[in-house]
Amino acid sequence: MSGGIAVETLSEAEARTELARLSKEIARANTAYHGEDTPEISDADYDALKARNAAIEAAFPHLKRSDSPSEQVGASPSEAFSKVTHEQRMLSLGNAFDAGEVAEFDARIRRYLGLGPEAPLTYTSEPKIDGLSLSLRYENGRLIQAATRGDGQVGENVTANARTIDDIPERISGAPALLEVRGEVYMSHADFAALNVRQTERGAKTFANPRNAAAGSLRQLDATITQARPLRFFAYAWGALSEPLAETQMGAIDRLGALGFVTNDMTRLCDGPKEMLAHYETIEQARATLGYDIDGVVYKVNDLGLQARLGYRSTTPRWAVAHKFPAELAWTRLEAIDIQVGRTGALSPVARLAPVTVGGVVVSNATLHNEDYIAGRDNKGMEIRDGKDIRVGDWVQVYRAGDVIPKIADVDLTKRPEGAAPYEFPTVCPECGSDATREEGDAIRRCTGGLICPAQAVEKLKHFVSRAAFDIEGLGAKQVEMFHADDILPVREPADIFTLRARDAENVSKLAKRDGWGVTSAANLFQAIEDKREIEMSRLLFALGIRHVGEVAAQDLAQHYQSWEALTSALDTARPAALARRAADEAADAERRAAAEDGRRARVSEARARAFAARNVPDESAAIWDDLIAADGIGPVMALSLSDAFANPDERGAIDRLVAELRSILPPETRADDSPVAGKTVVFTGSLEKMTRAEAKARAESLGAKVSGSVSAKTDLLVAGPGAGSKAVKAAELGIETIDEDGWLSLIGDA
DNA sequence: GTGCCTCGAGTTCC
DNA sequence: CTCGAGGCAC
Repeated sequence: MSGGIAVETLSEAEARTELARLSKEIARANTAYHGEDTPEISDADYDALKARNAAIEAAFPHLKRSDSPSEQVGASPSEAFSKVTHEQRMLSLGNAFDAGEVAEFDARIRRYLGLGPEAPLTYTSEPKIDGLSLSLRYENGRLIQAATRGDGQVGENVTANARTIDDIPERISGAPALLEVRGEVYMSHADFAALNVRQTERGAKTFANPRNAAAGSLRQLDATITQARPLRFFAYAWGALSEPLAETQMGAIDRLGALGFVTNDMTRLCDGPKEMLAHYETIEQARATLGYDIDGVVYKVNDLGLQARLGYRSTTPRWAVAHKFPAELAWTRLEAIDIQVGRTGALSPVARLAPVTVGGVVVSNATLHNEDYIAGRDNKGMEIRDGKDIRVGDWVQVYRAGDVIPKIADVDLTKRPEGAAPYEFPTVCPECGSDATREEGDAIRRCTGGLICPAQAVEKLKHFVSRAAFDIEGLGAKQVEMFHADDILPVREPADIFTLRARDAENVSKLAKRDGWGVTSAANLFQAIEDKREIEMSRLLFALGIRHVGEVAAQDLAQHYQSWEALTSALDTARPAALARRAADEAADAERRAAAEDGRRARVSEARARAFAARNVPDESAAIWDDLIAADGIGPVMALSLSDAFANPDERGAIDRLVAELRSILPPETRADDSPVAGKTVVFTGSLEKMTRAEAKARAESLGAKVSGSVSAKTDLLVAGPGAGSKAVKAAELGIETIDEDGWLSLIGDA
């Protein structure tokens, strides 16, 4: 439907007619896609329509219509809203599930700040709204942008839709010149019920719960639909600011209220865990009468100065926690257990359930984790579910962990059908028939088929094109499966992606002629692939899907070696040492076992040394291996996994074929060192008076410094408080710069 | 050797 | 989002 005549040969009149037709079709597809009806066309067809529209507009710019689909808020279902990078990350919260964990939260904060158990410490306590987080950016009192949370770093621009929400003011006065207000968009129970009545009357799909209704409404391409939906907004936090809002959390919330935002009237100040738990009870009891969904209570350290000192862990602030309500439970029947095979060959059991509503969502699948989990044991062999195993036909109790992932909490043995047998976990891969084995001490059984296994091959390819890896537009999971199964234009390994265009050109059955594809969509895909012949080294490394080498490890490795050649030659040289290391590990294990058997003390290090020496590793190889495992974040397990992948002829062949297709592998960007301590190795010694040790370390690391515990030749700076002993002496001997706590604070500009 | 903390991998539903 | 496991500090 999208193909039509080649754009270059269109007459002006034809182009005009075609643009009108496309505009209409796309508008109809938009309405259909976004909830008013069931989708009528596939995403690929939709993208093809948009692509053709864009191509014609490019060829005849003067014919572009005022209602051109390319001008509308959304571009396509997959890239409907433009991306917005949050100036301040939008983080999630850590969780607490009982009184003990709340007390632990308080204790952790006191420890970190160096406060005794009796020192006064105030928290705010407020209901946790079950909606969607939104960040509103105000400049000089005007709303200029609204963005969803997304992955925390990058969200979606939903400004036009946010402007239709009554609780969100267009203008505010008396605010800082720059103010990002954060809060939750939600729908009340009453509005949700009324909306579903209207949906039913119109024969449209109803929403499963208020949260989904709010999410669906906010993500409308057509802001007039959002306007018709009764969305509300509670403000409870902030992002980037040109000046502080207040000195306390409570003060800031009051300030937001004064600026015209709706804040939650159940927010209270509490003097410690006891009062926090009491307020939790109050909120839990009010839950049914609030008129909107909440899923817990949030506690935050009230003093903003202390919040700043506490700072953040990788994904959560240290100064706040969400105390979640107990998860909703539901009983249903387990109809079957299926096995999925992941990219590393992991066999993952999935429960197929008789559909049941849990927490407002119909659940029909649940994860069963692994073999032991089904049998009723955890990874340490301890009983879970009182040791009850799970059998097909059982009545099982389902909950959604973190309100998302369905899991099985319990089994009703009284309802177990007669003759139900314990589940027998397969020992061969259900996809390829290879042996599926379990390493000692490992919880997961893995298919040994490697790339012979079609499931592993496809999953590996999906990983290769995924967002954090090659991120090829128009080549998602679905397309990868299609190409992998294709006999005419097969993609069986990463290099095949890059030869796709050339092979297509030589083929009679062109991609552009296929169902769901058109000239432009095929051309767009080929272009997207061409664009990725230039790729960052860390992405390439991550994309290979080597076990234990994730996004972060790939970045660490790129940082360490700087170039692809340096990395590969290091791995090649280090191979003998890697093999010797494995032999030593195995010898150590064997010795431990043998010793346990005949009840003597194990002589592990000797066995280890003997096995290593027997390998006669060249000095150069050993040196490179040592350098590899000394790299930041890289240990022997990762190093061995890497070494294996690059030494395996099949895998290495695929890697080399891929690299040959690439134009350039970009070295990592050297981190901008805008702080005076970036890249320096710092040691703290003696007592610190204005901050605790943990705090000093976290602060230094956030400025790009590496904090070490002992002084060595690698140390750049020693921060010595009163009572500094041997470390200060050693630093003096080595001629290392030494400063005191105040010197450190003024150095980093925190005086 | 032990105990954090972070990373990797797998998963559900829309 | 959660669990298991690797890395690293103590």
